[in-house]
Amino acid sequence: MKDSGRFDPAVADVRWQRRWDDERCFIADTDSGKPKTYVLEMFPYPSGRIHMGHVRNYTMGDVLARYRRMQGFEVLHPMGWDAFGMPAENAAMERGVHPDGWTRSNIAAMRDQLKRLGFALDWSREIATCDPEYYGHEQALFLDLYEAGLVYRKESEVNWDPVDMTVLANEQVIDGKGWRSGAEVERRKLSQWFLKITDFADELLDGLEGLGDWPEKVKLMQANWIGRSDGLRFRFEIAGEGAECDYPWVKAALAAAPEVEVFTTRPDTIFGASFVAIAPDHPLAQAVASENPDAAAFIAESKAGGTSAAEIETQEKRGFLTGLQAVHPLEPDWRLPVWIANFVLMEYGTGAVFGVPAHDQRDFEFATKFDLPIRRVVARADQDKDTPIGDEAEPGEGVIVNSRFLDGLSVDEAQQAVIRRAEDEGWGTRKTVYRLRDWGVSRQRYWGTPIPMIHCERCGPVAVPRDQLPVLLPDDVSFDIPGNPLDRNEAWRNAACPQCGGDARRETDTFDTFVDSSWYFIRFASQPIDKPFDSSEAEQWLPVDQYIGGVEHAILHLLYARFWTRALKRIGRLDIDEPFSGLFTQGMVTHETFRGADGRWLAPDEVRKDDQGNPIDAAGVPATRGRVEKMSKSKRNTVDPEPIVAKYGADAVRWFMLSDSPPERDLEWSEAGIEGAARFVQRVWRLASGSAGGEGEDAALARRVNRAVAAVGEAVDSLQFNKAVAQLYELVSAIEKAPPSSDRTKAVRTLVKLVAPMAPHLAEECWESLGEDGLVVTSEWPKFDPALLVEDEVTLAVQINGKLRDTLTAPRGLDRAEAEALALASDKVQRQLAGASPRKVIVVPDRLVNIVA
RNA sequence: GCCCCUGUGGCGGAAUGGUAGACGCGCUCGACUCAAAAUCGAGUUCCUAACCGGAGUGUCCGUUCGAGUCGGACCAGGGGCACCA
Repeated sequence: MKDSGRFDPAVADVRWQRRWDDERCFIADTDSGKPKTYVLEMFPYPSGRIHMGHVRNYTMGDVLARYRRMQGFEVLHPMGWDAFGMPAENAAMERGVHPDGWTRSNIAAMRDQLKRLGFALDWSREIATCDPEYYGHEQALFLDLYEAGLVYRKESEVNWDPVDMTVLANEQVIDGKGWRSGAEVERRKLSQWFLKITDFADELLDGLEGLGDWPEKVKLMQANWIGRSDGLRFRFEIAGEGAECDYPWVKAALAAAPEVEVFTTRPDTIFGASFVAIAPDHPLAQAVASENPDAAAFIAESKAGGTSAAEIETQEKRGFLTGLQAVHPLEPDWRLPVWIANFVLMEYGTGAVFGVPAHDQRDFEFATKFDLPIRRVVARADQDKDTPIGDEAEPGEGVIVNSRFLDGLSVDEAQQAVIRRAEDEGWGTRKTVYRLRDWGVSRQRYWGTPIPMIHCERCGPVAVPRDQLPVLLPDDVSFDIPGNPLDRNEAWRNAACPQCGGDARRETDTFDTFVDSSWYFIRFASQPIDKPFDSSEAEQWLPVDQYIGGVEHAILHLLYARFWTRALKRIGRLDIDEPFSGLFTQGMVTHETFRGADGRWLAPDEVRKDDQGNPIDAAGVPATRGRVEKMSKSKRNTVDPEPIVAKYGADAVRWFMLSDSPPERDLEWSEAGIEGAARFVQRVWRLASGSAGGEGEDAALARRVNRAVAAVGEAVDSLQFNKAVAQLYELVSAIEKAPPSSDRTKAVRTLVKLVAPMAPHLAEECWESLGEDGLVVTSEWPKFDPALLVEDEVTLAVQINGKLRDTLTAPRGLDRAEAEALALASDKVQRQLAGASPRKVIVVPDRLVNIVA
């Protein structure tokens, strides 16, 4: 290595990785007595190859883990595999491979790729969620929650492909059609298992306040997702007299329920109501449909399309007039028509709303379309009760008008007045509702954790007895027909009822993979054979001090994991409130997408540019340039780091991923710049290997090093790796320029330590070359002297009217008058002022003087 | 449609309301070399031949002695929307 004078990663990387392994450097010892810290990156789905997003994510975590270890912490930094999921079944269907074999070989390949990058991981704790040793414990935890009453069964809608006769994931619904069959997707109800996350809505919302080390935007998104809102829940009676009552469907509805309950967050606008709208699934709508074929047809039509909110909410707003008349609770003679509307959701509130077109945009559009009255009941200061409503609704603040006893009140006052009156008169109550819905965990798929329940015709659903866990996935399954192979596997499906011993059948649904990822961080901390985790051992490591992963998980995964942790606490299994005390959401690594002429996604290495720079495929056929999106297997826009690691070495790739782009920001992948990282690696190596020695002090360099130690530490602590990198570049330049001295020799040694978390192989090689004992990984992070951070000369900016006119060097600590005098003495200032005297002078000590002329 | 975020040189980006463009990439010129690679040095926002100066952080408006930073409106891009993970 020293022969060539160059650092050779092909040799060094392997060498040091083996050494770290041999010395068990990264095995976390629960009993070491050192202060503990838990650094965790979101575990990957084993899609086959790692991509640049993984490299970025795991490099960040690795830098922090190595830095903390050098600071003297006992660090838990584990890795595993979120191994269940749809792609394995897709591979099975497309290529006839078994999901298990496919997944295992992917894990093996990706583990090798991660090891090649030299991450400081405790591989002794590796887990894959598809291991029975993992999912069996998950089944046990589910039964714990079931016994605690936190699990129930209810009907819920899924995307149904009527041709393939199978349930589709939202991702498999493209423009309302099944991805394979191309058939129009329908919404169909299925009985499924739910976890009562709504029981924890308040806790999960209030708990956000204690999460000081979480990004504000994530907390905001979670709060909005939980969506607590206060309002009034009240009943409209359905009028029992009038011509409409002779309609058979109105009779049927009246027989089913003579009233409809609604929820509103705007009770103040109650006199602006022009209609009542109910969900197609509402019992009243169902009753109407039983006697009215048109209503039935409308409801059936509204079931077309997928279940995703994006799809439902962008659908055209449609309504069906039922003929039912709702009685206004404050004006007994006032009747509101009842509509069935496709935009009202049964899942939120009561599945019924009253429409106030003047002050709600959706109601406004509905009223405009169906020619319903638009009545102002809130007026801003520049409006009165007769100001017409313009082209859109006015949802804002103001004074109540056209509203009897509410006139003149503010929105807030009116809300309280209406709620009080409703409660006094007994037709409504104050109510808090949540946007958050319970968590449906049933998936009609094979490659997941079997739900440990047995359905018995006599006893109903019965839990699988603990001594029969784990419920193993059967191996003998085929994927030649669409649908869940567990359903067709008679031998596996048939079971005796644990309660009555009679014939029964296993639950063939498996868990949502978010269940698997809701507790893996606990299993990392403690992995006994006979139970999911040991509470006291897990509590020694938890909560995770720093969790790092993509922003795309800002809501679902993080909320489910928070819920699971709190549920475990409630049932007395784990005394932890929040699973992740620190969270960092890294930006995504994005890349261009391309589609070939046949519409299939093309991988980046399948696309070339023609003479005009237009994309063409390997055969020269023009390709379409798609959007720049996060790297994902499905869009085929991933970039495999392996050839780049092979060419430049692990450290250059790690360094490059940390440079330049702020870690929270999205990064559009480009290879331009990796050369610079490789060059930096060699620069550091030259400093360390060609170390000239030297005598005497270099106080200026020592100060410079001191400043770098402070700045790099601060940057890494706050995960601003790009700033740490810039600091290190500056430090290297400074050392290179400094003449030999004892301070320079020390500076090189400090530099190697500072670089170690980011470029660990290089650092070890340098450390050895400097003749130091032991490993850099286990050496101590350098300290700095805060007193040396203060410079005694400062540069003063001199502005006139806020524009920079001069800069002056001045001793630190000038008072205002001195600074002002100095600034006014400047030639450039005098020339600009041209004899005029300043009207005002603003002095920011040691920074700037602004002369207002 | 709803919620959240982002927007600064040719590129990635830096900048507690106080000198916009640190640092890196790229490019240009120079040194070293027979030559190249590597390395080292200088330069590099735009306009103006140059100086002086002027403009400039997606757009418009505002707050302020002073705005990339704070507020409002808008435009563009990205993420999430409960069965992708």
